[in-house]
Amino acid sequence: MKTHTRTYSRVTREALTMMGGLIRLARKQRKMSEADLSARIGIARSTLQLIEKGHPKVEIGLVFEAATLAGVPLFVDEPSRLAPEISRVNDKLALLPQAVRRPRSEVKDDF
Amino acid sequence: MKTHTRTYSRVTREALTMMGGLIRLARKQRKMSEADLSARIGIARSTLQLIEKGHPKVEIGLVFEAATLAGVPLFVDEPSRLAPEISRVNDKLALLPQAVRRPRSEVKDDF
DNA sequence: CATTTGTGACTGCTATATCGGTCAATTAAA
DNA sequence: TTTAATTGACCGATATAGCAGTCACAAATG
Repeated sequence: MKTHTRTYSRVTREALTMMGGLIRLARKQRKMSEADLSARIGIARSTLQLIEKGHPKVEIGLVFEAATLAGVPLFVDEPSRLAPEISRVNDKLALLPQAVRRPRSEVKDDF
Repeated sequence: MKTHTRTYSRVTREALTMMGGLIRLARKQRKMSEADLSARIGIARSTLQLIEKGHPKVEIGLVFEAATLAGVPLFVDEPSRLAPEISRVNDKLALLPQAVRRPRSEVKDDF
């Protein structure tokens, strides 16, 4: 074994807690049990529990599905607004050089 | 093998594409190469590539780390604003009954 | 009250995500 | 143009996430 212990930044941990809490809140507001929602998503109840706890090692796809089916909006209020936003990002990306060079010798990462 | 083919809703797929695109955009704007960012996160470059493509089967913790280190804000503009938001969610959760009963026989999920 | 349902916390098995590496093609800089 | 770096696309090995199941306890109903 490699004892692959990974660390996550505070922002990440808090964002995960937030995400899980929002899903749990939305689920309860819609009066769904853990079994209900997990079945609807097509995952085990134990996995949903990890999601609501904000566990970092869960497929992001499952978390987003949980959020979606629980009614937590992702990025935008209306689901239909997502496609245009993606286009905007792609447009911006197209303006940048395909390959990036010479990262600034010092990059600030202050958390 | 179980041929465990999972499907994801359109909203989830688009949200993942969005997330990945934002990370890629932010990375380039900061003139970081894939190698730079992945090293900073502590993951393989191949994994970062999956993240930027919006692949669903990636640890959400890694995606959030990538977003954080690339400079993509999660949920809020300032990182410091996250803790209070979490408290708000917890407060709301405390007001609800611990266990939920009788899910409405029909729950709408229209995507 | 009794009964039914939801939740929390485990556990072993198995499919698989991640790693670390390679190679070719592109692209930016000198 | 030449050169060095970035990117895209692979692949085998292995640590592990998710599943399915169980059990005890909590807590809503009637």
